[in-house]
Amino acid sequence: MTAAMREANAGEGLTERQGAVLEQALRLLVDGGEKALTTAGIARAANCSKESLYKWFGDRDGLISAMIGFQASKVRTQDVAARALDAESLERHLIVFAKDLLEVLAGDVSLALNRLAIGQASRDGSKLGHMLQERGRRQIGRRAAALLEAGRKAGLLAFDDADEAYGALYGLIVSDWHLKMLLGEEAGEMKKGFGRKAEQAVSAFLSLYGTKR
Amino acid sequence: MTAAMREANAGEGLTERQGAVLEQALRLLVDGGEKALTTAGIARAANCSKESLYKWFGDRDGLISAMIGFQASKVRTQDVAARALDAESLERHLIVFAKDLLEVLAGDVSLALNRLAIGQASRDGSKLGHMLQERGRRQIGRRAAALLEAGRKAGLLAFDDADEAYGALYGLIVSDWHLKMLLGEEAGEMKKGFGRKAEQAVSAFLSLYGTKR
DNA sequence: TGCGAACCGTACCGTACGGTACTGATTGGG
DNA sequence: CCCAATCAGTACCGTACGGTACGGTTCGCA
Repeated sequence: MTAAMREANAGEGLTERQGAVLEQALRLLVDGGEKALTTAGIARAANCSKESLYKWFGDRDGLISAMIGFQASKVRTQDVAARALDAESLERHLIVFAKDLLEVLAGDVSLALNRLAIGQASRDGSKLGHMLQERGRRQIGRRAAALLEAGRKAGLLAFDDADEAYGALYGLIVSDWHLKMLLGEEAGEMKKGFGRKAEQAVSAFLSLYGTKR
Repeated sequence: MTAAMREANAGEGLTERQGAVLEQALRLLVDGGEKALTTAGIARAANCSKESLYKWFGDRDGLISAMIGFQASKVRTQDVAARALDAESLERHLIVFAKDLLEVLAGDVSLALNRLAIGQASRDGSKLGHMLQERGRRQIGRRAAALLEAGRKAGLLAFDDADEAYGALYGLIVSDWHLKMLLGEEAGEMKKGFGRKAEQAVSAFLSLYGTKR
C-alpha cells in the first residue's frame, strides 16, 4: 500500500495517520474544551511533532477546520428509501428521525465542536460556524426535507412552505434542549427522556401538518 | 451623596462607577468576542486601573460573573397583568411575547454573553451557564408560564403539563434561529422576519393547545 | 489645612501559547 | 549500500495575557 493509495481514505484528503491525529485532537477538545486544544497538547497526545501538525494543517485554524471536516465525514446520514409510505410508517420514520436528531445534538463531539465554533464566531467571521452548518446541519436537514416531501406526495402531510414545516418540526423536537446542553447542563440525565420527547414532538407536528387529524 | 448611598443602585451591590466599567466590558465583549475581553483592554476602555478591577471583582471570572448579573439586572421583564383575558387578547399577548423573545435572543449583548458562557462551559463546570440560565432565561420563562396559566384558567388553553406546553411554544417560536445566530449568522437580515415568525408560531401553538379550534 | 482612602496609569513578573528551527532516527527506493 | 524524504522530540522565540506592586493624584472629611 503506497502513500498515494492511503490518501483520500477518510473521505477527505487525509492520511490515516492524519486522521488518527485529528481523532486525538477531538478527544482533547471533548475532554477539556477549547483551552485544552493546544498544538503542544495535540502533538503529545498523538505522538507526533508540532512541525508535522503545521506541515499538514497549516496553522491552528486549519487544524480545527480539518477536525470539523473529519468529524462530518464520519457521520453520514443514510437517506431512508421511503417508498410505500402510509400514516403509520410516516409517524415511525418521523419518530426515528426525532430520536436521531436528539442523539446527534447531545453527542460529546457535536457539543464540543459547536461550543468551539460558537466561541470563535466573533473573531473569525463565523467561518467555522458556516462550516459546521454546511457539513453537519444540512445533512440531517435534507433527510428531514425528503421525509416531509414524501409525506406530502403520499397525501399524509399538508404544507405550503417546506422550510416552515421543517422549522416547526425542529423546534418541537429540540425546543431549548440544545442550548441548555451547550451551556453545560448535564446531558446524562436528559437522554432518558429523548424517546418520550420525540414521540410528543412528532405527535404535535402531525396535529399541525397531518391530513389525518 | 456618600459612597454608601451610591451603593446598591443598579440592583446589585455595585457603584455606578463599577456599573460604567461593566458597561464598557460588555461593549468590548460584543465588539470583539471573548478574545477582546482582556483585563488590560477593559481598564483602558473604562479609564480605570487593573488594580481596581481586581479589587472590585476579584479576578477575571468574577468580573465576567458581574457582567452577567449586571446585564440581567437591566432587563427586568414586567409581568403583564392579564386579567379579563379573552381569545383575542391571549393571542395578542402571546404574539408580543414571541416577538420579545426573538428580540431578546437576537440582541448583541445576549448573543455575546451566551457565546462567552458556552465557550467556558467545558472548563468552569458550567457555572456561567447556570447563571445565565437562572438570571436570564428564568425571567422570561416565568412570564410565559404566567401567561399560559392565565389562558388555562380562562378556559382558552388546555394542557396537562405546563412545562411541556411552554417547551412547544418556545420551540415553535425559536426553532433553530438561536443556534444559527450564535454560530454567527448575520442577525440583521433575520430581524425583519420576526413579526411573521412570531405570528406563525403563536398560530401553531394555539392550534395545538387552544380550546377554540 | 492636613490626613487618609480610593484610584489611575504604568511598569513589572511568571506563564503559556502559536509558530519555527534543529537534530537524530526511521524508512523506502535505486 | 547509500541517499533522500519524512517525522518525532525538543529547544527556542516572540508575544500576550492574568495578576501584582508602586508612585502620583484626586477627593471626601475632620
